[in-house]
Amino acid sequence: MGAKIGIKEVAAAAGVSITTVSHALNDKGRLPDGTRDRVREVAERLGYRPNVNARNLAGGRSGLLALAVSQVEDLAFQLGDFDYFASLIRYATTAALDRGYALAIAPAAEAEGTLHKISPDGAIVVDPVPGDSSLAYLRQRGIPIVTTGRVLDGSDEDYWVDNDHVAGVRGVLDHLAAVGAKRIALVAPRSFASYVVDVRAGYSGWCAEHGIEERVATAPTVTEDGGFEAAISLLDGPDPPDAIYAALDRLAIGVLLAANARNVDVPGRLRVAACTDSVAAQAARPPLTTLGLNPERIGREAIGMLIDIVEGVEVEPRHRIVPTRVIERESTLGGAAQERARLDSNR
Amino acid sequence: MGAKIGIKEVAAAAGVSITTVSHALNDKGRLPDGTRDRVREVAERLGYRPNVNARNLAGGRSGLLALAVSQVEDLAFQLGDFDYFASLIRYATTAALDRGYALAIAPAAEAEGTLHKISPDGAIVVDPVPGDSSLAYLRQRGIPIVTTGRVLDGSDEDYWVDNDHVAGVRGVLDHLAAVGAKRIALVAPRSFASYVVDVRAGYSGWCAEHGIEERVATAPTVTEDGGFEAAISLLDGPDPPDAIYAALDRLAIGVLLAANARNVDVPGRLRVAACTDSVAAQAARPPLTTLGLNPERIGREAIGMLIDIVEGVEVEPRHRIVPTRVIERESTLGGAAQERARLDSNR
DNA sequence: TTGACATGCAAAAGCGTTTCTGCATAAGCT
DNA sequence: AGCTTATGCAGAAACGCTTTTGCATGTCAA
Repeated sequence: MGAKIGIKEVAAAAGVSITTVSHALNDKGRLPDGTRDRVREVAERLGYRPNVNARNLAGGRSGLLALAVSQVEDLAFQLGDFDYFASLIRYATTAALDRGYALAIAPAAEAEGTLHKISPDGAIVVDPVPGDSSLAYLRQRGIPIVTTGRVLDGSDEDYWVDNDHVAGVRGVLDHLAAVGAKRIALVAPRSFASYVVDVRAGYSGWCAEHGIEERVATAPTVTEDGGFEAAISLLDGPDPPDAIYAALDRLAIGVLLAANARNVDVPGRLRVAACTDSVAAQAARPPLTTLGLNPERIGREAIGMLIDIVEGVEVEPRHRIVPTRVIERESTLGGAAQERARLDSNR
Repeated sequence: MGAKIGIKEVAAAAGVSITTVSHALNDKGRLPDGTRDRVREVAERLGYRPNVNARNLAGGRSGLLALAVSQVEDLAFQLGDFDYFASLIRYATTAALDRGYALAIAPAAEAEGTLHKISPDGAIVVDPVPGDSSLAYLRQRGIPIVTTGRVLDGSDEDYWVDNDHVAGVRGVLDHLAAVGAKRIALVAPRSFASYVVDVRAGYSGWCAEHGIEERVATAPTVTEDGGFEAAISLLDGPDPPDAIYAALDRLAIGVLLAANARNVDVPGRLRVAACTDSVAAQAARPPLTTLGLNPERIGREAIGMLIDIVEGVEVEPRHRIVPTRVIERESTLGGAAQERARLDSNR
């Protein structure tokens, strides 16, 4: 009973040839539905799992997918620095493995080299920036691409999945307005990743609609210090804001530090919200209200699409938008809630 | 020039058979060093990369390695919750890929199921606990195992790599003593993972040597709330400590919150240090002094050993200990350093 | 009836490695 | 000199699957 069961065993059990089994399982060849179903049932019953290596070898694929993060010169950061990416990677890895592919993470610094070395069957590019070199490389080699976040100068032919940042910003701004904020500022990095553009555009649109003056501070980096600097410039300026929305969780933590440095009470005198939930955002003092993204689903969908493309399956639609949700915490909520309460509810 | 070059091409270029190429490249068979070197050189020149799938297929392996985190019933947590694990996973993945293996992360909740499903060639078990079920499963199936952290009831035959916690605790305690702490407490989780045992033992030993009374608080969970509770019990007790060493970064953040809740100045009245450096520890207020581990090296070494075992290479020694280092930050250092200074040096 | 064509399936040829077996030739012994 | 053993290498099978090709049938129109 413990014997390895391969396609041969399934064929024998179903009383057909291995060709037929392969065809039945992969929706190829000419087979009546009866045979197809019967074979599938037998395979299922026997717990047949195709050998991934044999499959890839015969199929002429490498069985490798790559994940690269798009990079602008000076905005360098480590992939794992952000919970969002860590999560995305984790789920993408699992999703790929489930379908018999391995996911290789291309270190940002040497993305192209890695891509060349492993020659993947397909690639995910995270937060692509127009003119990104890995993107160019992949296109030139004809390697299928799915991006998470759109390529701004891309075409309708592109495959991508994206967070619904447009709706997300509005959700956060509405929340801030609802808790009484009147002078809401935005802290965002430079960069032409689509999410930054979306956030900036969403903010501008919302301000225009609500007749609120725009206050935008550009963060010089994407980590805490960048948020700190941007926030200081806002707080020290004339007519400082009573709320700040930071486009990244770590920027928001920097904002919190800046508020502390200037003795500005949060949320009393300044409300702070961030895009992307994370452990750090939850653990911050006070805990940060965030726009919760869904890296798990982004990762899964991107991998799903990519593998379909690699295997020649029709992919429709080519674009997927994943909803977000506002997670309200103390940094924007009225009274200074009790630390204990938060901790208790955390159990 | 662009043609795919396989073992056949190398054989042709070197004027030998493919058998010889395979033998030369894998240190098998009977070949004079001359031939071996010549073949290798040709392979190198041609940029030959063996096809991973063909290799695994022929070798009868799956090409998959699994990574599971050992788990005690109630100490459940998400893998990615800790920077240490995230880092470990990242580097392990890369190291595996470099040698033609894919690393599957087994979700803690369903580790056994995953292991069964993918039937890996070998497995890494992180922080094994005596009696862990994945461990039992792997042993019973005869799947090679390398653990990061030792199995307490294990044997000398076990393969493991571990952080040098014994030296690490001493380093931190020495540091705390050096900055003036007299009543140093330990906050550690329950659990029989070797690092917890090491930390507790190291602490006891150090206290005995220095004639300091032991103050140990056991954290009910491994996250912030656990640290909070443990710290509160210490701070509210008779003769509260003037320094706390927390065995995990997130526990330490809980300790910080507790100090804040009790209006105890850090580092003025209480010095706080943690094991494991992380982004959260750096971003904490005040930034935490930590014992920096080396997940990158742990991951690499573990994978290296594991693949050697899988491929039948002699592995010596079976145990590897990776050094740690104390990273001094404000939470234990004298004057309240300037936030600005920290941020500036962060650039 | 008889060819033309569709249908249902099997045989067999790969895919790129590893490894077992075997055959020369060279070297060492009596 | 003749026999055994060691050495250097090549041929070919095997790994488990996909896919191309081809062979029987059965169906339909002429």
